[in-house]
Amino acid sequence: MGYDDRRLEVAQAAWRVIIREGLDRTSMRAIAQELGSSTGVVTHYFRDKEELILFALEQVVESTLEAMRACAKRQQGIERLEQMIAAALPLEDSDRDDWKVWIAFLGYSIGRDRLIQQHQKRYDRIRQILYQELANLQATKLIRADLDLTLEANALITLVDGIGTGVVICPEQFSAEQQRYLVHQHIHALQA
Amino acid sequence: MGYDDRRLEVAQAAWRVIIREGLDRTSMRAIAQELGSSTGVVTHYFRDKEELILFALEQVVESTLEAMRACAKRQQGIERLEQMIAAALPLEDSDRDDWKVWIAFLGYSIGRDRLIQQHQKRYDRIRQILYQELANLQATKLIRADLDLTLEANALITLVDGIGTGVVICPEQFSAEQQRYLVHQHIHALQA
DNA sequence: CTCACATCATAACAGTTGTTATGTTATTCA
DNA sequence: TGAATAACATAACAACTGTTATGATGTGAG
Repeated sequence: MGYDDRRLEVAQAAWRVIIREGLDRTSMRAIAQELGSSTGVVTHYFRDKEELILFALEQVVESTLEAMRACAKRQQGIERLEQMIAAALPLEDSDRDDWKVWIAFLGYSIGRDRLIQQHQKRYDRIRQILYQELANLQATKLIRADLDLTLEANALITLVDGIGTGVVICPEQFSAEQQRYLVHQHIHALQA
Repeated sequence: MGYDDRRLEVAQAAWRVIIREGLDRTSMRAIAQELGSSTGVVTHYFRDKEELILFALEQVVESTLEAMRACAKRQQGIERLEQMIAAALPLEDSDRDDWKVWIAFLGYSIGRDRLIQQHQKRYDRIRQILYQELANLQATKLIRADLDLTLEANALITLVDGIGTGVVICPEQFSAEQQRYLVHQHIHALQA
């Protein structure tokens, strides 16, 4: 097992503690205990706590983006956009943990300008991906020509964000079918 | 100045620290300093830190619900629903602080089941209010008859939540007009 | 073998945390 | 006036925090 693998294990331990105990209770010692070792391991693979926390979040973000890209390759047209959005949703119970980490980190970022700026960059990336997708659909006349694509990309982000937080708080209110319905309803309104 | 007024002042001091420093850095001492007094004041008016934090959040929630109710009395029909939703949005810069507290608290609740349950109750209240509103509109045939009102109430909540978090992270991406447009677009799709 | 380095454990550091107890001062009321 | 209570200050408490230094163990290369 190489360096990067071990480093990932530490991050995953942190990941589990965040979900179970909350981000502000995720101490170096708690992570080490979750990993079944001492804090020496944690400090060996990460300079700071900040570096560790940031890395753990980045894993979540990248895996979701990867899932979106995977959908993009398998589908076409309106269907493709719909599946890409769906890939970011907590459709299954296991996906909910990713959203817990995301929301925990979002709240943690309030009052920390550096973290907020990093979030902005993440949103920029997603917005760009969605913009591209919408531009393709508009070029092929599958969605209305009068749409402000940047605005609509933001609208899709808010849709995903809203559903994500909704599911974390009230899971019983958002079944997978209901989530899909909300996305379908939204995208349907964009069609030409 | 009475007891409740002073108690509110303490909560507002906490409120400011949360926005400026973040919820996990909002210590008793930081609140006292923000208030310009000692921690004796804080402990005098609040049993716990938890009681204080919860009270501060409740102020935000109640003021938003009050703003929604105020809109409900001044308007009618579809316009009324639209204004009620708008009342919960961070249309002006000053409203953003409320959303910062809300999001900070949301993230803080991850891993704390008791807080999550309280959030569920808050969502239940809002969902009920919106359900009532939607039921009225459906009875007067202003929105489609085939709509699942509970689902649509949830959809409105996700819309507001999504915009709120979007504004906190990327304020420049969501002007007041754009926020109103998103709400208008969403509600328009419900019309009969 | 041996030296270097990666991996991890242990312990100590100074700082911060919420809570509590004990003061001190002001206000109210009989 | 005096006694009681509200309103605050101060200080101490143990528990916990991230960080750092130092030591131990293994492992692989020359």
